[in-house]
Amino acid sequence: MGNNIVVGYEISKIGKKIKKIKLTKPGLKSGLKREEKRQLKLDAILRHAAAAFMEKGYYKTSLDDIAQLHNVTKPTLYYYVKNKEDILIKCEDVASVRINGLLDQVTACAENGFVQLENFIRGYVEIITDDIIRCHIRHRGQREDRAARNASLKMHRGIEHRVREIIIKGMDDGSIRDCNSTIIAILLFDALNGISAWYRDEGQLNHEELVQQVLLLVTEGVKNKV
Amino acid sequence: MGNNIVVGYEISKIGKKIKKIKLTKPGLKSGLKREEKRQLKLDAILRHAAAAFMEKGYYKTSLDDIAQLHNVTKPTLYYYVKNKEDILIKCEDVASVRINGLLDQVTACAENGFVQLENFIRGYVEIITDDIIRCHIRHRGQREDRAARNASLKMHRGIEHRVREIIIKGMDDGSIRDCNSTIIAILLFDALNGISAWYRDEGQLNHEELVQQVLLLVTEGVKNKV
DNA sequence: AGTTTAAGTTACTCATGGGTAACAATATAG
DNA sequence: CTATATTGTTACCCATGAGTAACTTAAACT
Repeated sequence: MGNNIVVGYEISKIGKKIKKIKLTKPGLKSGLKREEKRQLKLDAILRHAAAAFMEKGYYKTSLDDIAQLHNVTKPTLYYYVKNKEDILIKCEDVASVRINGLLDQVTACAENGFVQLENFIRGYVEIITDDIIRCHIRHRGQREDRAARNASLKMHRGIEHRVREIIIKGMDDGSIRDCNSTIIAILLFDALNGISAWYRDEGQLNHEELVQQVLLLVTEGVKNKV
Repeated sequence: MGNNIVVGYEISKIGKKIKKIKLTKPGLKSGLKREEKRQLKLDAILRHAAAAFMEKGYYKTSLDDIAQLHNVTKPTLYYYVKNKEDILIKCEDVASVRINGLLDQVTACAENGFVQLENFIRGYVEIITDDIIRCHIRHRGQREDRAARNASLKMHRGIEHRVREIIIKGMDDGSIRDCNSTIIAILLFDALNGISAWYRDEGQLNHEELVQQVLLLVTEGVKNKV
């Protein structure tokens, strides 16, 4: 530990030209603060943008709108973000980390498949309260750029795949009935993602009741077993 | 039957000014053909537009794109449609009629609530194969115009309400277990509407299997009852 | 201190695309 | 066969909004 001097490269602001910059010792508080502040601001911008996108939609929200929410002018945004679409991409990154984190946590527990699935659902409903995640869910698939679109698709597939694995595990250990894991995983995500479009934490609907209803639906269905 | 002469009014082309037009006896083939042709063309335009919206999204699809799909020029569209948003509204009208029609059919049968719900699901999955309906599902809520947005919301609420009624009926007659009908109805719609985003009739996934999996999920859930 | 980098501003460009005006062709009715 | 609606076209206008260039202010390291 101590005073390790890291010298590296950083991709500069607007992309295009890549500028070589000697990074000074990040051990010093002031140095860290700089990067920290930048991260905080980026995060705030994402939050504002995500909120605006959720309220008015991506295309009806201008960069000026977002800038104003953040009390800066449009060009400033370009210091933190490559372009408008990049906002969605960055939101997706955040979402990817959080959802995969949840999956890590869930699959790490030595429970049977069904319980893991329950735990995932519980955690997911928690997560999709966050504006950035909601924004990602709503706008995934709108990527203009081919590469970005493919990356998005891939990451989405990955998550879906992990949930499918949980379901398969459940069928193996006997905790989940025989079913088409692909379809069930998709249906589950459709329902859960749908929640993110209408559920408000501040609303009158209690969070715990929502989770209960979802879990009951998934476990038992709605048919009355006399 | 016979030669009943209907004289009425028609809302003219571009809205704005409402022009009174005496309709000539529609018994004559030529008279009918005119209106018929117009309707057919409007329908074709909606179809083309809906398909394009589904593929590229509403905002990335220009009116020129739609016009081209129909082998006409942009201004011609304005003869059939008030403006871009009006396309969505007209799609919604089509969707409303079809979905409510399905509900009429389903609720007319003297079955218990659960069976009615099953029948609705079966019919709904059928319906959401249609591009116009898919377009409506995906773009409902994007209305720019306040009045249009409210109308859209109202119609959507209406449909959701009818499904809730079915669920309540099922709880009354004992065919559906006790649950929060509001939440369950919404979750059901989220899952079903989600299907419209990815399911292709031409795809490898068999329609009947999809319906089976959905119905099983709704009836039994996924937990294995040993 | 004084120089460098970060952070932000004002003032533009420029493509896109919705919508319209005015004109042209085609069909229908009388 | 001519007058009148009905369809359609070409050629525009113009608002909007993404993205950039060039310049200014604030912060930080030596």
